[in-house]
Amino acid sequence: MASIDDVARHAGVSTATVSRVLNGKNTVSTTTAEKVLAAVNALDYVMSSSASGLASGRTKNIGVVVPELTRWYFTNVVEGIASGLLHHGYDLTVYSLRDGGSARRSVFEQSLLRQRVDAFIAISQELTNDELAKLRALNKPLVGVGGPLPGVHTLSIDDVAVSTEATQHLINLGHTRIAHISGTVEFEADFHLPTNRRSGYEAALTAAGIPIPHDLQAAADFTIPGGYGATQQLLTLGDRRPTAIFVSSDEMAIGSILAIREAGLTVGRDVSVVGIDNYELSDYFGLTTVAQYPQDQGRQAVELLMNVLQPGRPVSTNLITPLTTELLVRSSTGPAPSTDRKTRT
Amino acid sequence: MASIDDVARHAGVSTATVSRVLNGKNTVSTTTAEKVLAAVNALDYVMSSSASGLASGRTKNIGVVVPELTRWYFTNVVEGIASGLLHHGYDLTVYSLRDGGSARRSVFEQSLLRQRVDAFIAISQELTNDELAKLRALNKPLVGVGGPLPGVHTLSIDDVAVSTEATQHLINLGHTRIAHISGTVEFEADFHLPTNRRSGYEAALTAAGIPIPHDLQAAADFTIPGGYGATQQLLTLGDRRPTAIFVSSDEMAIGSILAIREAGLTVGRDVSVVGIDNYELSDYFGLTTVAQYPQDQGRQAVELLMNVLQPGRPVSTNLITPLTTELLVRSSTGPAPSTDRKTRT
DNA sequence: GTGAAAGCGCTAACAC
DNA sequence: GTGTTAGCGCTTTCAC
Repeated sequence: MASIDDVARHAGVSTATVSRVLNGKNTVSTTTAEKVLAAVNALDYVMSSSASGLASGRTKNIGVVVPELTRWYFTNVVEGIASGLLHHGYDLTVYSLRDGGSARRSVFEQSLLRQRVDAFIAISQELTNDELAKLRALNKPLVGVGGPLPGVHTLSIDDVAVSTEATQHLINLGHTRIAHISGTVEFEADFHLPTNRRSGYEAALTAAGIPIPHDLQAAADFTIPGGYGATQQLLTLGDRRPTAIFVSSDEMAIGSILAIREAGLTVGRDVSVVGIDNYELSDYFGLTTVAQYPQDQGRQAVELLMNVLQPGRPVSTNLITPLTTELLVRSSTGPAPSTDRKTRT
Repeated sequence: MASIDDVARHAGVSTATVSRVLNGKNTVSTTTAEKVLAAVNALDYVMSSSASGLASGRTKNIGVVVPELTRWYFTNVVEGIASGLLHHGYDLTVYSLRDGGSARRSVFEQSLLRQRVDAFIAISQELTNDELAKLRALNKPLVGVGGPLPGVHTLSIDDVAVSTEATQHLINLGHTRIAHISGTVEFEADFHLPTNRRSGYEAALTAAGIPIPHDLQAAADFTIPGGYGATQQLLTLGDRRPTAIFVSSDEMAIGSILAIREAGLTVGRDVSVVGIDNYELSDYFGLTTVAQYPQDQGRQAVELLMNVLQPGRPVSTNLITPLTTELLVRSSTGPAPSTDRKTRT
């Protein structure tokens, strides 16, 4: 493993010059730089991140704190981050909190403090004041993805607006008996996502003068089986069943579709379904949804960090960056059945 | 950010002693060790990984090279690795090859060489000889998960045996017209997984004296929609359609189930389906499958590495560690329809 | 059982 | 535009 001294010797320059070339300082003459680069190639030299990190205080490594790695949203954000960082020559160290309590403590009290990274990205993770304080004490840039962290620059979709849009789509199609499947309370920890999405739903109904149907509310755990079960409940209402359902996530919405099919009804005709996400299977199931783009969100988070990390780049001052979403209308939503539905059933 | 000197001063000892305590060298008296630990707590000291890494050559960080982060198998292996490493006080740096060509090159020629990690885990990744040589040149331990790498200790299920078991299950139920949906050729790069699983299928048929039905072969891309499409093809055969399908992965098998349902047939009665994996939705769909346990595989890979990394731990000598699998019989498989099926249809 | 001191391989003043 | 040199914060001989 060649060291910077080997390169310097091989190129006939000082180590300082080698360092300057490798760090892109443009105070080196083109000819010298070429000699250095030639030596670097000849020796297959790659600098030691430990040595560089110790001397400069910069590790060229970013830490990502994520609730778990196996859900669609999280993995896609992480994949986007990985892709973004690679472009900037940064590495990615992942801290999964999946194991819960003691693991979480060991991450916040040990791992994160090892000065292994230059900055952090926290994904969909409501942090305790104590944890936030620990992160801040490190005095390293921190950006959030997926929900607002107090005092932290965050990328987030507007959950309320997105839910209003989805519900409004159903209202526009003439639906009035619109059910809602939200997340169960344990997901409140993720930035009150269930509550925010319910608020958007209620706002749309209220604005349209439609009373909120309290008999048409259900909740599940953001999985396909969960959405399936919740929908089965809603379908037991017989004639009083909804003609449309706004579901808080696409995975649950796919569960709804499966339940509706199984009940012998036609999705998009007897019962319309709209979700949020544009999950990987949503297109396949013809699910109308408000799409969000987690991989782009990850890439954007990286750009945000690079702006902070690389002096000279513009730093935006507002703490919340709204993210792109888009209503994708597919076959799972259609006009409300005509009022003679009861007799047809 | 307290340094080791601060701790040493606070405890009234030398930095060498602090280092010894923190690294678990048992050449320090209990009383001194306690003083040191007290100082560490008082100052909230956590050592700098760069400094420690530079001085010792050990980073307490493991690199994972993964084809992408968004597929069930990969994310679960990575989650298992993360969990295992956390227990050992190691961090996890992820290198996703998802972006393809140039990204892959930059990973192998730059990122991996930065001496940021003590060892590597390569997941389901057939490496070129060049890449393998680069990794070996680093002289760092390397273990593979998901397929055999030449000369590398690898954790792998026996794809042939597992496929034979799945097919045998169908044969035992009396099926003889058994179709196979395999992976398309582009997945051959993952250790010839399509070929191996097909071999197991053919071996089971041959052993049972059943000729291989060449009209009942299809291939797809390991996704639900892919399996759905392949199955639709198989069902166009009318009376000559299969009574059972062995599908190379659960995701595709779920696509099969959806296609069979949509054709108005009953899964497990008209057509049986068996897959491989025990994907997160397999239970929900009642899919019979040969389960594998990617999170455990990740944890096992970590233990293997720790044995190599921490001298004194036993190092196993055989290069391939077979992994646990288990046939889970659910409702998607049932006895072959009686031969009057044609008339019933 | 403990301390002194020489690095580990870089970076960043500071000189020239 | 380039070289000299003093650290960065640890680990690890080598003494004692």
